Amino acid sequence: MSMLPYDERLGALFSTAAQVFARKGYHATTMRDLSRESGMSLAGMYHYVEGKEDLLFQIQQRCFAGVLVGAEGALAAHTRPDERLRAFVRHHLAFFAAQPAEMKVLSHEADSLTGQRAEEIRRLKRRYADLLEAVVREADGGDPTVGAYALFGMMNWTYTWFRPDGRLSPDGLAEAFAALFLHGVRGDGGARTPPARPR
Amino acid sequence: MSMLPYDERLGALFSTAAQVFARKGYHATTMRDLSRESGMSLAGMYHYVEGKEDLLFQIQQRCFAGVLVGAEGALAAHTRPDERLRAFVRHHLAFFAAQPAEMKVLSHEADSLTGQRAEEIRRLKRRYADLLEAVVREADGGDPTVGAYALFGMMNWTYTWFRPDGRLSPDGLAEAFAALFLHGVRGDGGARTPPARPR
DNA sequence: TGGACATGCGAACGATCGTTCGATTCTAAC
DNA sequence: GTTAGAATCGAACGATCGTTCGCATGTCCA
Repeated sequence: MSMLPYDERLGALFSTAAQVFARKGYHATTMRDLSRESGMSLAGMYHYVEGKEDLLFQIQQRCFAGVLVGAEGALAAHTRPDERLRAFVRHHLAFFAAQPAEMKVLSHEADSLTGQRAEEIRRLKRRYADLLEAVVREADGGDPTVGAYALFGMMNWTYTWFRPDGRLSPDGLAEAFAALFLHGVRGDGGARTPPARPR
Repeated sequence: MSMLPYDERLGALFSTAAQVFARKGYHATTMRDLSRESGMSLAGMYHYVEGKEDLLFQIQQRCFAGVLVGAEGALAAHTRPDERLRAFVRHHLAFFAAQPAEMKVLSHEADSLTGQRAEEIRRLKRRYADLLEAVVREADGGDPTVGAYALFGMMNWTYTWFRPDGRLSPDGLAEAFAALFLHGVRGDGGARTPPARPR
């Protein structure tokens, strides 16, 4: 008995659901939407997940777990504080580019879960925020909480305007953000952008 | 039983709706929720607004119009580029503190409108974004679009973590964001750490 | 062969949604 | 006093929601 079909179908359902949640929003998405776009029947989806909220939960849990271990791995490769900060930002935006739907759902539907499921996601979020806060603290700036959330704001807001296939790459945006954070707009970090014309 | 004038009842309905939309999200809010929390009857609300989406539209339109003219006024009081940028950030966060529900709805429910109503709000948003982008361009940093959206990200993300009555005031946060943007975390303009990718 | 069990789906269930209907009350001008 | 119109609301409408039911399949071991 091969479990592959089951896992593949489940993964495909997660993927489809993430896309639709990202496009229409969780509450505006119906199980019939997911049925139509996944190719599964309405009742058939309930063999794979407990229900609509369970679907959102599992998408968020998987994505958060992935971005968390990825960030820890990215940090482990560097020791210098500013390099560790750059690595975190680079990884976060790379993850956004690789799994845009899941990351948008993570950012935008943070308050759509209830009860115990919301609690568990909140724990993962706390761990991830603490991770960046520690990195910011090493970088020795002002208030690490303010700094960390300023960075999260820059990065998580990108889903409203940034397109990875445009003029600027995710890595380029990451360098711009990290440079902005470390040295400000007029700092030396803006290597990717042409210097401003003096007047 | 004193009856309030039409405009006051309408304003109260907008205010209540903004609070509930901010707390539960637009699609998760029912007209019966608004009826209960506003004290008006379910049918009675339809004498003041065309429907649920019209309610969201008018909340967003009023709020955007207010923050736009407020920002233009705040900018007019300054001439130095960095002071104009500080003024914009200070005003935006002050507006967030004064009308948290409306501003959260503006930030979080940007894609919940459809058709012509979505179009009009999108026009206002574009004007507001262009305003900050011009200010960033004056401040003479890197890519003005990236810089403006980095600032919008920092500022609009605050509704997920910042509480105006906490240890740090909105004005204090504004100064921190503006300083971060202009000079980086260490406030040194980037003199200490080498660039990410020297060439 | 037979039966236990996972997998699948059309159809329907009860609940709840945004909105409207029908009727009543209030206000103000004549 | 009459009446037109604004304001109000209980009740109900049709639609749609998340979920479940009943019943077919397919699969694998006894």
